[in-house]
Formats: sequence, C-alpha cells, structure tokens
Amino acid sequence: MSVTIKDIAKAADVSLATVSRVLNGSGYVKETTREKVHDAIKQLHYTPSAIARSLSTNKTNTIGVIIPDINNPFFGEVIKGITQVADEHQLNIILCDTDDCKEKELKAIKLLREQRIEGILMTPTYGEEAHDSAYMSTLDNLGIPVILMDGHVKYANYSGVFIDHVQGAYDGVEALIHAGHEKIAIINGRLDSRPAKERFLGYKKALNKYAIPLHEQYIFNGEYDHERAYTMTKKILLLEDRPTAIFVSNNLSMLGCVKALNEQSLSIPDDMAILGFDKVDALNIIGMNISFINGPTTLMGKTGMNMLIESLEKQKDVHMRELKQITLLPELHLKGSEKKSV
Amino acid sequence: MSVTIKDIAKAADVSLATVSRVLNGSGYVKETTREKVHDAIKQLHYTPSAIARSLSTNKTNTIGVIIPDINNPFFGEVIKGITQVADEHQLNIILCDTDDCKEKELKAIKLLREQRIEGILMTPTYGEEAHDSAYMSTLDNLGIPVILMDGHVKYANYSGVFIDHVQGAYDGVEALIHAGHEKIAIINGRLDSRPAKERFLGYKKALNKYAIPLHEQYIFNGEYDHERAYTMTKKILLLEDRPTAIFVSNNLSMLGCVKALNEQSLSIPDDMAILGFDKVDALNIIGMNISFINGPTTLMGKTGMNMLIESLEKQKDVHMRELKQITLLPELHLKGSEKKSV
DNA sequence: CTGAAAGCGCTAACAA
DNA sequence: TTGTTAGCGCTTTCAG
Repeated sequence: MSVTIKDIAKAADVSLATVSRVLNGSGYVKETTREKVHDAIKQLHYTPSAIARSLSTNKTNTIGVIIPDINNPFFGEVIKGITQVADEHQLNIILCDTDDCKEKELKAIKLLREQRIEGILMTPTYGEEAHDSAYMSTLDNLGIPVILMDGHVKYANYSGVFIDHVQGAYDGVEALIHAGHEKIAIINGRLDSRPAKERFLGYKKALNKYAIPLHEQYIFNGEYDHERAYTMTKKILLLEDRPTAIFVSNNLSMLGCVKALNEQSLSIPDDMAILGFDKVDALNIIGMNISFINGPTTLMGKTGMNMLIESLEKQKDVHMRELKQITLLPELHLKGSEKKSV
Repeated sequence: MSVTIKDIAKAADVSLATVSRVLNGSGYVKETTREKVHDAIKQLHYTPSAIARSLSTNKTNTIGVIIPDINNPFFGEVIKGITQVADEHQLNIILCDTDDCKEKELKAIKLLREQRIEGILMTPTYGEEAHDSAYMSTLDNLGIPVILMDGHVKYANYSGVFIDHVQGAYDGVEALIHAGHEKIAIINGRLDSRPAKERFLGYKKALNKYAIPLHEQYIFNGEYDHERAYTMTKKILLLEDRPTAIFVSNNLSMLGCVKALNEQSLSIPDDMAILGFDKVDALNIIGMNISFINGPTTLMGKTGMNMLIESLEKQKDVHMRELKQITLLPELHLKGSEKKSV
C-alpha cells in the first residue's frame, strides 16, 4: 500500500539498515549514500511509519492527557501549556475529554494503554465518590508515570501539580473584608470536589481570621453551573439581611450570578460586590471589572508536563516511585469590584 | 517489558492464534478455552497493543482532526460533534491545534501521516495567501480522504462541510433592515478568509436588495480580534452620520465592540443595535440579548465526521475520488437587539 | 561505512 | 476447534 523503507532501499540501491541510519542520523553513512537515500525519499514521498518504529523501539514518544472538559476555557489554557512543553520535547500528545464522567475516563485510560503511551497527565473526574476501588486499581496498575493536575483522587497519593485553592479563596475574601464587607455570601460547587471544598475552606478561614461569624443562609453549595448559580443569586438577593458581596467560586457560576444581577439592574460593585474564582475572559474584556482569583492555568499545564518528562527520565535509572507534589498559588486580580459602595 | 499475547498463550496453555481469536472474537473458540484465556488476561493485567495490531492489520482506526484554535468555543463545539460520531464508530481521533499557523498545520499533517491515520478532518488555516503550491501539494499527496470543515483552500476542490456565511449574514442584516435600520456598519475580518469574505458579501447583498447604498465609512475590514473591534467600534461611534446598527461578524470581535459601547454607557439595542456572527455564550447567558447568526458547529462536526467515514468505506470499493460538498445554513437568533429604538 | 538477519506484538491464512 | 507460520515496517546488533 504505502511506500516503505524497503522501497527506498531498492530505489537508492542500498540496504534497509542504511536507510534506517540516514533516517535516524545514527551510525556512519557516507555523504553520497545519504544523498541518494534522501533523493529516493523525496521522489517516493516517503513518510516513516511511527507505528512500525514504535513497535521496534518500544517507545511511542506519546503521552496521554485526560481532562474533564475541553470547552471550559480553564482547561483550554492548561492544554496550551501542556502542548507548548510537549512540542519542545518532541512528544506527541493524545487528548481525551471525559465530560467529567468516570466511565469515559476509564475508557480513555484503556485507550491510552492500548496506544502504549509513556505517561499520563490528568485532571481526574471531580466527584470523589466516583473513585471506587476498581477505579483506583486501574490507576495503580498503569505501570507508567501519572501526573495529576489539580484533581483529587481519594485515598491515594500521586505526584502532581496542585492549585492552592484555600489560599486563593482566602486572599480574595480577605480583600473583600479589607474593603469593608462583612456580609459575604458564597456560591460554591459540590463539597466532594477538591476545588469546591478548598475554596470554601479559604472563605471560612478568612471570615474566621477577621472574627466574622459564618451565616448559614449566606452559604450556597451546589453544582458548578450557571443555572444553579442564577437561582442561588436570586435567593441571595431576597435575603432579609442581604449580603453586600458574593464570592462566586467558579467561572461557570459567575455567568448565572451576573445574569441575576443584570435582571434586577443591580450594578457591580455599587449594588453588589462580586469576587470570582477563575476568570471569565468575555466579562473581563467587555469591561465588567469583576475582581477574581485566577488559577495559574498555563503554568499548571507546563509544570505538569515538565514533571511528567522528569519522571519519564527517572523511570529508566532506578525502579522506584517518587512522590512529588508542586503547589501553585492563584493570583488575585482586583478590578474594583471588591470595593464597597460608599 | 509489558505483558504480551505470548505470555497469555503460555499462561492459558494455548497458542498465540487462539488468544488472538478470543481477543477479536473471530473464528471458533471453545467456551472453556475462551474462559481460560480471559482468566489469564485478567490475571496478568494484559492490554493489547494497538501498535502491533495496527502494524499487522494495516489499520489504525484513527483519524486526524486539525483545527486552528481549540480555545475558540466555536471549535470546541465542532470537536464535540466530531468525537460523538467518532465514538459511535469506535474511531480514535488525534487532535491537532495549529494556532492558525501554516507551519504548525504542515507539521500536524506530517505527524498524522507518520501515525498512519486513515483520514483527515480539518479546518485549514484561514489566510488564503498561506496556501502556496508546497502546501497544496502535501494536501494532494496525502493519499487518504480529507474532509474540510468550513475552511477554504485555494485552487482546489475538496470534499467538505461548509457553512453558508453569505446567507447567514444576509438573513441577519435583512432582519436589521426590516427593523428599520438603514445605517448599518460592519466590523469584519480579513477579506482573504472565506468566512469574512462571505459574510461581507451577505451584508452587501442584503443592503443591495433593499436599495440601501453602501457607505465606505461604515465598512471596517481587519482582523478577527477584540482589540481591533474595540478600536473600530470607537471609530464608528465618532462617525458624523453615526450608524444605528453594527453587524459584528465574529465572536471575538463582539467582545471588543461591546466593550466600546459599555465604556460610553451606550445600551444595546436602544443606543445601538448589534448583530453578531457566531454566538458568545457568556454574553447570552448574562442576558445581553445580542441578536446573532449562529453557525451550526456541532452539526458541522458530526456531518464532517460522517462524510469522512463514508469516504473511508467508499475508498475500499472503487479507486476514485469523489467530490462531495455539503452546505449548512446558519441559524438566526433574534434576541431583541436587532430592533431599532423608538 | 554497509549489509544480513533477528525481533518488536499481533493477525491471518493455511493446516491439522 | 486449535496450532504453525509468515509477514506488517522498522531498528539494531553483529559481521564484514
């Protein structure tokens, strides 16, 4: 079917081994021979088969990346970071989107194993209850390096890059407090997800630090999506002792919150101060000036990829599993919306 | 290194062929034998090697997807459509992001060829000037089916799914006209890209149909990004004979335009009617009610994938290249912003 | 500097 | 119903 190294050998009147040598730049090849081979390659439109090469060398130079949702700009940026480093190291990546669904995640892992990828970089499905023993067992028996990116896998310690959601949330809420807020509501995700749990913790720590009591009616845990955030915001606006600020702990939720405020023509921050976690580019660009805590997305991707490359190399030397965890600090971007109206 | 079919054969005390048979469900295998083999597979945590299988069968069941920017939600949706169909047909996909850069695109094609993918689904780099003869030649010599998705490759006819930007723009602008607008500005991309050219054409056709003269000062062609759109919008707002509506022909541009309007506290549509091409989810959700023409993204992905699968099958039968082009119509979503203030 | 040949893990005739 | 064997395209000793 397609042209092979054999055809090239024939055309250039050399042996297979010689063609292979010029292809890989390995071993000695006379200059004129090299040229003959190159000519044949051009002539015949030859492209080496990564498949055959992989089988022969037992290396694929490919790593698997598993993330919950490509369409979330957060992960879009993470991917940019990953591919950047991968490109520099001539590593191919196979990208798998799990739709935040455990079954798809397991399927992806299976696929990647079949493809004989050399390592995995992943953000596991968020819900921790999803991590049963079968799940953990596949992860443990992978036999290749796994680097986590900001996800949480119950009962296990894996190497990875993590974001300090606690500190991020703390810093943000503290900024609200410094600006004079005391009645601060929170719209949060499910507490069995690491990010939601930690962000909530940061919120509580900040309030606690400044001796502000926690009001149950200001706390809204749920799912990270805009519909719920919309409903929650409307409830918040109806509270008797209405908060002066809302900490919206997720980018998707932010949209629902802003929608609710818009509907009642409440302006940010004059009628309600808003602090977000993870940025919403569109809202920033159009000038809504919502203050937000921003996870280091691209950096996380780069760091994760570098860690993976490192453990790929280590793997050769010794036969041990090393645990390494790097924590990245989110940045606080104050855009004026943390302020309290005067 | 990793466990192979041979280990399984040994463990189950059968031949390689038998293991292969139970793996593929091909040929006859006695029930008890099958079980023995399955047991061995479980025991040894065996995962078949797609690499070896591909080499042997000369099939990879993998197709390449090349798009300019994963982070653009437009393509995010396209990808969802593609993967959905691919999943149904058990096809793997290798996703390549070109950053809208010709070099990366060529590199991606090379990579995919090496991986022996069976077909390509792509949105080529937009700028047509990028399509020189070398580029065209690699595309032509691919030897596998290529399906285009809404891109334009100069001087060549490829099969693909296309969006009728002309009609989409026409419908949208017509809606503005019906609502009473005559002074309609356009913020557009580079005219050497197919979408920009066609959207511009639709704009002109609509004006022409209703005998509205074209005003040069209302026409802003440039690049599809929010900074330029911002600048353009500010210029539009300074025009002596200020338009009453703006057709913003791209989702990125929309952000810059809205920013400029916000800065001057101009409300949509009372102070300025706005029509967009391609939706901006965030703005919709928060309730900005911008009217827009929406390209059928997911549908395009699905259709493209289906076309590719079809030509993959056809390829076996006869040895001919069939040209097939499907055009999808964008939908007009009127959200009130097409109206003229009273 | 170059060639011959074994082998990577699997499939697919062909025999048995 | 099962086993034997010849490749798939390439790399890599080991000889020459």
